Amino acid sequence: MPWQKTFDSDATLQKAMEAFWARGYEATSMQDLVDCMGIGRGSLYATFGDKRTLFIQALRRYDQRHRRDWTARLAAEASPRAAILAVFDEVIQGALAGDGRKGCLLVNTALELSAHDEQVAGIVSQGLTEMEAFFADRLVRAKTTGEVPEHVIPGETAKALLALLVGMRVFTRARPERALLASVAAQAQALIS
Amino acid sequence: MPWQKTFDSDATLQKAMEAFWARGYEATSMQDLVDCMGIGRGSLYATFGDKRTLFIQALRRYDQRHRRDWTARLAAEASPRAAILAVFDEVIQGALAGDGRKGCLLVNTALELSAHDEQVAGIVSQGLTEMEAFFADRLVRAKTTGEVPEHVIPGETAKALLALLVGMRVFTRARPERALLASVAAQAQALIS
DNA sequence: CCGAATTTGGAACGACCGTTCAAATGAAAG
DNA sequence: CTTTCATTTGAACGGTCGTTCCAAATTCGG
Repeated sequence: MPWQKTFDSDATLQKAMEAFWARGYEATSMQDLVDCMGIGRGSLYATFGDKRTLFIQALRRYDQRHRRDWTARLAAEASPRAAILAVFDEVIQGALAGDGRKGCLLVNTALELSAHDEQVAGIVSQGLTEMEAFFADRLVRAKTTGEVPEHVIPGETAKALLALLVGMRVFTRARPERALLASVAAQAQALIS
Repeated sequence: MPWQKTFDSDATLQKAMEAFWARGYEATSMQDLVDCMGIGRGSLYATFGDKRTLFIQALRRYDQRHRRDWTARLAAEASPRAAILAVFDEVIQGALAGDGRKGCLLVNTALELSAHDEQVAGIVSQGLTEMEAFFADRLVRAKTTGEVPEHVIPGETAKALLALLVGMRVFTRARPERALLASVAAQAQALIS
């Protein structure tokens, strides 16, 4: 029998994801990826396929770790209303942290590739849609407990919250100012009060 | 004396702007630009400098035509409150039109280049800041005429409106659905009512 | 140990990247 | 009509792109 892979393909994909996250798809070269992933070109192609395939895997990984897992944790930890507010608080904290300028890979990708790559557009669109569904679901539950006033229409408010969140993600890259981000978060809170 | 330029450098820059707008900076090659601008490579470099310099001129042109001129027209045509609502209405109309999937070059650029190019970041940041100032200024005037309720804080609400607008610009590329965009616009209206 | 099987790192490929440059072009001054 | 010279054109440059391929390396069943 031959041997097993010597590198941890999961950790390696993580490195690729971080590179795409920081620099975008087009601006990240295969040489950049070879350097930062720490494996040879041959291993890279054998394990992950070509650049686009690798990117899609990295994007899926991001979606899992930084969207599904994240919202699942918030939903488990906090009350419906608090989970929504925590989304905005944690985005602010991340944006003002040292490595926060990267924003959100899903949003970055929405603008760079969605118009020209159907498969990528599908992943991005579904991620955004499920984020909207998270907001809507939390709002429905919060209304039953009285945490959110009756006049709030979950479907409508969820869309507005998503727009505010996406806007904050753009500001994180273009104008990472605490006052700006905090004001947006405050308006999100006002929207559900 | 030698001759004058034979091509209209203004119309040519417009073509370059459209190419960058549709495909982004990295994905648009000099060959693409030569093809769509309709001039030779030498003329291109002699007139506009290198790729980055050309992009900055295209970005400045976009900022002038699709942000300054646009908001100036709205401010002249409509009442303060109506001008704000018109911003959102016109973005929706543009997003659902045939060539609407391009979104906004300033927002696209914010994510692609702001983190890695200071000069570009400055143009983007100033454009967003002046858009926020437009909202804030309209809100101040609208409050004096009673078009907008007293409890609205112009500085805070302007930031939220900007976030909603930027969010819509992202949706235009990733999820160009009338219902989604209309809901966001409706929440913008609710924010100033 | 050995040989089979598979990964590995790096050399090599053609294509395209952004950029430069020199020769051809043609309107205007004399 | 000749001279002049900036504009124009497209060929050409070195470098880097994404990708392929192969010889060397390595581990595990025999």
